[in-house]
Amino acid sequence: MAQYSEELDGLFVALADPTRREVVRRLGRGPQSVGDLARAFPITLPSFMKHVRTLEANGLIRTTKSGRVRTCALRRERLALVDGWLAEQRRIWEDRTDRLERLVTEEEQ
Amino acid sequence: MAQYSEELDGLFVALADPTRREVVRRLGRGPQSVGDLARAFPITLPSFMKHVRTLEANGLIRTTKSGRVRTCALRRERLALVDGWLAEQRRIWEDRTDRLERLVTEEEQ
DNA sequence: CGAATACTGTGCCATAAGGCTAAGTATTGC
DNA sequence: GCAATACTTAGCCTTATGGCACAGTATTCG
Repeated sequence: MAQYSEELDGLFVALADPTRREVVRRLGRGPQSVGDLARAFPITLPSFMKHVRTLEANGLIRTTKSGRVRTCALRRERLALVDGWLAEQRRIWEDRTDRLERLVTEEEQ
Repeated sequence: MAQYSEELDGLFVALADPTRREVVRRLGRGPQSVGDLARAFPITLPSFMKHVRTLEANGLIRTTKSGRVRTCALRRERLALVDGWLAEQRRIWEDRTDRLERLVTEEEQ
C-alpha cells in the first residue's frame, strides 16, 4: 500500500460531502461567517458547524473568531494537494501510454 | 445548495478511501485482475471486493470477467470530472482576485 | 474426475458520519 | 441591563462504512 498519505486522505474525506464541497465553492468567492454560510443549507446550525470543523481539521479552511462571529476562509494551497494527486495519476498514465507507443512502434519495424 | 452533483459526490466518496485511491494508482499502470490487486493489501478478499464494487459503482473503474478471473481497468475520463471540479474552484478564485485587483487599481488612481 | 484457484454471497460486528434537539456561553445593540 | 444574536456543547439516534469469517459457485489444471 505504498504512498499512503493521511493528509490526502483527510482532504478527500472532507470533499466527499456535498455540503462541504459547496462551502468550499462559496468560500472561493471570499471569506464568510459561519452564520452567513449556514443560511444556504437546509440543516441546523450545530450540524453545519460539524462540517466547518471537519473542513478546518483537514486543513481546507482557516477560521478566526472576532467577537461572536466566526469567519471562514478557504486555504487554496491545500486544494492544490488534491490537484497534485490527480496530476500524479495523469503522469503515471502518460508514462504508460508512452511505453505502449514505443512498443507498438518497435513492433511495426 | 446550488450545483449539487450526485456524480461528483460518488467520485469523491470513492476516492476518500486510501485503499481505493491506491487501486486507482495501480490501475493507472494498466489493467489488473482482482486477485493480483488484492494481494497488495492487508485485508481479506471479500473486503477488497467491496472496494472494487464501490469503485465500479461510482464509475472509476470498469471490470470484466473472463473465466474465473475478473479484470479491472481505470476509467480515466471519470477522474477528469474531479479535475474539472477543481478547475472550477480555481476559476472562481481567479475571477475574484481579478475583481479585487481591479478594485485596488481603481482606488490607487 | 477431483483438487486447486478465483472469486462471490451471506451475515455479523464495531465504529464513524451526519443529522437532530435542548441547553449553554459570550457579544452586541437598544 | 436585558434581549437578541451567533455560535457552542452535550447527548442521542439512525444509517453507512469497512472489516471479518465462513460457505458457496464456477473454472481450470493434472
